[in-house]
Amino acid sequence: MKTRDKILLASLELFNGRGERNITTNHIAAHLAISPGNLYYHFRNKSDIIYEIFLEYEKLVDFYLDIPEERPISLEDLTFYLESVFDGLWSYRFFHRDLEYLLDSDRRLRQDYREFTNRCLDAISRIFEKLADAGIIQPQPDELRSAMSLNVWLVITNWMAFLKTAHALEESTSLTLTELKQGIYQVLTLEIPYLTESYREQVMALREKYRPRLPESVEMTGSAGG
Amino acid sequence: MKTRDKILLASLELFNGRGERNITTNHIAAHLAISPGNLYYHFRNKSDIIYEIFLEYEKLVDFYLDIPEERPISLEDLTFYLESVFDGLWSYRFFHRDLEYLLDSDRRLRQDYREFTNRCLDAISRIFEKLADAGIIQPQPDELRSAMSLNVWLVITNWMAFLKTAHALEESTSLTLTELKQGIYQVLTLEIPYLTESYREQVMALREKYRPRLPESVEMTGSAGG
DNA sequence: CTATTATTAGAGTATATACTCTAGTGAGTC
DNA sequence: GACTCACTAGAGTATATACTCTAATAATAG
Repeated sequence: MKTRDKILLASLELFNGRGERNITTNHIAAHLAISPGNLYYHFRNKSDIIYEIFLEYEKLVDFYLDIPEERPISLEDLTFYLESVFDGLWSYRFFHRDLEYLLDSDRRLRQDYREFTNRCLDAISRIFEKLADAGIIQPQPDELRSAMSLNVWLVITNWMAFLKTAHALEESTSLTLTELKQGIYQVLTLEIPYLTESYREQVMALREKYRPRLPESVEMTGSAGG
Repeated sequence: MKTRDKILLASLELFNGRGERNITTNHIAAHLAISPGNLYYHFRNKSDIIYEIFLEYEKLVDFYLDIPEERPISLEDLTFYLESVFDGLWSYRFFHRDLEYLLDSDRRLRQDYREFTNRCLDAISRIFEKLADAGIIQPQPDELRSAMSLNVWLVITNWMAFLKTAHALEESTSLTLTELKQGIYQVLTLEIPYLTESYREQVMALREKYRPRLPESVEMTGSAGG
């Protein structure tokens, strides 16, 4: 593998593991056992590394969220969309963590991310539309559909932060992909009231699959013995 | 005003304005025209400053979210809760921005914040319960109510980040409290399907008040002509 | 006044951070 | 062998960051 690609891969790994803020270019170089100079031969600066990683992320999500225009969508499609989006979120999880700082430091990234967000919101909205076409949910007026799409987006993008901050586990215990996907449970919760009678049971069963196994994950001051 | 309080106030102001990550203790001291040594006489380190600011924030929100046990709650109460929570979020808006890093750097803060989150979730859940008691929304089974409360929390705490990142405006144009409160529109969107017939119109009218005035705020690549 | 305590200034420090500069190496080409 | 060119090493640098130290000043108590 080319050094350039190794740098991108190692950066992503380190960023995901310890947060972009805690990882310096020297860390990345040391992790790969290359010199800082070598790293800076391949990338002008840290921002450029992050930007390229974002482009990968963007490409991945855009690929997943390519909603077919002709054919109707099914419950399987919905499952695929949700699973894929959370997979993407997991693979590039450092990104949303320091999002505001990253966007403040890089104009290109800021602009691209804004467009990316809007594409995602459109995709979510189209999914709602097609779910209604397929008779899975009741059709909604445009305005409600956009507001709901936005709520879905907020839940999806904030789910990981919630887990990491409100989680009962200590910092050492890292998150698992399974826990992350409990976000799907939350997203499906948003759709419950709009389900049609004919699909209600199926969707509720799907949702049940993602239900948090250990309720203690959001446990409070609760009994220590638990 | 005592130097100690001035430090807390200036820190909050600077953190809110430019992000905790971009503000050093030296910045804070310079802003107040005091010496770094003076600052460190009053606070052991930067974390301690942040921790004390969090305690204020916590106190404020706990005060607002003190749900009365005896009397039923009204729509006015709901409005008050929403307005207050977003006011709090606004006043301490730096906090959620760098949340993960802050919690990673300070165990006390991590623990306290976790409990704080759980108290908030409980409060939201109790509000739902009492809204149902008051006949404003339909009663929900416990499990659905917790999942919905969590969604409300996710929307509330992520709303600001969304505005700052997806906003069409440039970085220089700062957020206004009015824009922030459009988050109330999003929260009320979550409740729409559960409204009772007798209150539907009133709540929809309330929601309308917070509707984003300029739809361009979430505008996409849309027609340049506007 | 004297002694004590709270507060402040301001220079200083160890470390980190993002990044630069010079000097190469090794594979291929003519 | 001379030359190019992608790639790499490693020491070095300017600046920033969080924080410390010493000494001085203001406030207060006896």
